[in-house]
Amino acid sequence: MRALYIHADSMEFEAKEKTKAAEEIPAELRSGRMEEVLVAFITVESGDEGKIAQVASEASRDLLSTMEKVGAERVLVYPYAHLSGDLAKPKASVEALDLLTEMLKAAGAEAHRAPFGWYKSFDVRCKGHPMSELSRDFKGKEEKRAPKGEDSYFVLTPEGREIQIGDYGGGSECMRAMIDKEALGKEAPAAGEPEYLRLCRKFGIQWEAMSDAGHMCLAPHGAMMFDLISDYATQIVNSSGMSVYNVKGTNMFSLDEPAVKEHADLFGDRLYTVSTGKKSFVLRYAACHQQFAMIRNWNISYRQMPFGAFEVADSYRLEQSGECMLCFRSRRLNMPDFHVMCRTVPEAQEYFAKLDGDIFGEIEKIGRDYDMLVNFSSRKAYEENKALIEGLCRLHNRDALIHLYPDGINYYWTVNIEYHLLDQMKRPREIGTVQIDVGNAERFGITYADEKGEKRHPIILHCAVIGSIERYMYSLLDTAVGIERSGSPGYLPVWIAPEQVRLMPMSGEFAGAAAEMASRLRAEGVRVSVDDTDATVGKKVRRAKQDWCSYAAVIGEAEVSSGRLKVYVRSENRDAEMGEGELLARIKGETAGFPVRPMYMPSELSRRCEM
RNA sequence: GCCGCUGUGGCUAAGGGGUAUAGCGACGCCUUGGUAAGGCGUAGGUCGUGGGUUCGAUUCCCAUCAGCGGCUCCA
Repeated sequence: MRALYIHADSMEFEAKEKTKAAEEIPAELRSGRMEEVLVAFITVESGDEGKIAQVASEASRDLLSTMEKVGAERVLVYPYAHLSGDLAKPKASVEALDLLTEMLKAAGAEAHRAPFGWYKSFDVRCKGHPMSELSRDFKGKEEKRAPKGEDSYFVLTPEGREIQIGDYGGGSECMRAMIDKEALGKEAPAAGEPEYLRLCRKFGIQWEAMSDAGHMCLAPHGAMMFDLISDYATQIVNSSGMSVYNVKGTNMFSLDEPAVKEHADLFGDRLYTVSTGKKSFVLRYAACHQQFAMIRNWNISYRQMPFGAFEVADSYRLEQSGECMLCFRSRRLNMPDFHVMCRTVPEAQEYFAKLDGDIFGEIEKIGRDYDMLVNFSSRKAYEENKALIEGLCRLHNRDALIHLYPDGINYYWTVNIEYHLLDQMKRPREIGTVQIDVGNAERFGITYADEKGEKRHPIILHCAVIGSIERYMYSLLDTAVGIERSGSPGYLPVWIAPEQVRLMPMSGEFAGAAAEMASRLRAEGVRVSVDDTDATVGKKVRRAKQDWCSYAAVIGEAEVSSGRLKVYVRSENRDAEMGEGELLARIKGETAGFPVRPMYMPSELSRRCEM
């Protein structure tokens, strides 16, 4: 069902001529005029036929709330066949429109309905305020959450106290913002374009206009950052000390598979689907499908557990186009998805806590901090896991915002933590996450043999230690914006800086010396570029600074003869004198333990295209 | 998805009913330089796209696409 709402000062209509679908109506109802009215032009579509009650109910709820928002005194349900090319049969349409009108009346609204199936003339005077024209598309979905109870929020302290939101006065700035956003449903509006977008442009991170909305493309610097983060995410889980199986999956799964279909139904309307004409596929929204589909065929003994499976999975979610946000919410994202198969709930809790430590450790490495939003799928899940979360609160010495979902819904998870950081726009952003899954092992048929040789379903942990690759990148760029705001030049950690060293030969005479130094450093895994253009020294320095090179040094007579360099150190915004060996040692120190990749574009500036 | 704002050479922008301007960048010549822009010159645009109004539209109107902001959504 499609609808167009117009909040009107006045609306006047007259039925002129019958169409073949016209309903019989008494003459006095063929025309009408009303004022201060919300006119709802409505098209009933063929897809609505099997679920007229749901659609009408959804529409009536929305109409009532819109009436209240705009302050309309009455509502006119106006049959209007022109909002869709796929109309329901007239009988079903009339039924839906009548039902909708009755529902509105039953809720106490003054509701009217215009004749169906007539050519009507009308004269509507739209108020013209921002909410005066709205369009809607009602799908008549089943309510996902049975209205059995309400979501509830409170704060859990390290001492195990539960504090109601209204009584809670403490907490970090992030915690306050998170409470406002999650529990109270209000968010401070941020003005203007966020600054990290400027950095995205600098590093060649942008939307691909020739694709669907929400698809990113990465020029060489951005591509290199992406690959380094992906390497890093892989390295983290593989050096965790756990047994890890690295896999590579495909990104589409058939909806004919009951497990896939069931899982997809839970995911809801953000499914991204592909049809080949014969079959429908769902694009995976995380690595779950692939890893579960693989592991269900593995012959697993309790002796080998726990173990994890890992993939940086390209994942697809049909986000609302207006909701897409570069590096934060995209329709295609890359999830370093880690699933740990545990024997029991206590074991799952133990590893949950371990992953929590890894998650906090990683955000601290980039100089940031998290606050926790902990979701529980039921009161029972809360009781079972409260001690676990309380322990984490103590460990991190901070409160957690608790969200209890209403009881009675069969979620696959029992508890999950969303780790939020407060970005430069003062908005909480979820980056890392971990959850306990008690449902999917059974759904996908994953079993292990316990001590008695009996088949059991494992408890599965889901975890993104650094969040999606894109969101980790967001965290880095947001952190750089924070550095800029403190008055220093923004910079990236050296391990991920696209250009770690820029050498600037004074003139052609020193090009050879610079090239040799560059190749020595490069052999050590350092990304070095050489500004071998014929620009002046001042210009080269300016360019090196604009390019956010971590280190930059002019190579001229003095350097060649003394072997000492005057190196501009971006992170300190000053020049430091050092030899080539000291520069190398310094970079080695700063990048120790992080992945290494060579530059993704020509090192010599004279060979580079402008991008 | 909805509402609003924006859309001018590769980039950043100015302008405005009579087919357009600057800076950067590119290219060429000169300059061979010491830590954030050396000098001179050349090329490059059917003003997002499609319609409409007009003698004439890049400018006004409508539609459409894209970007940003807000809303909604975020199993």
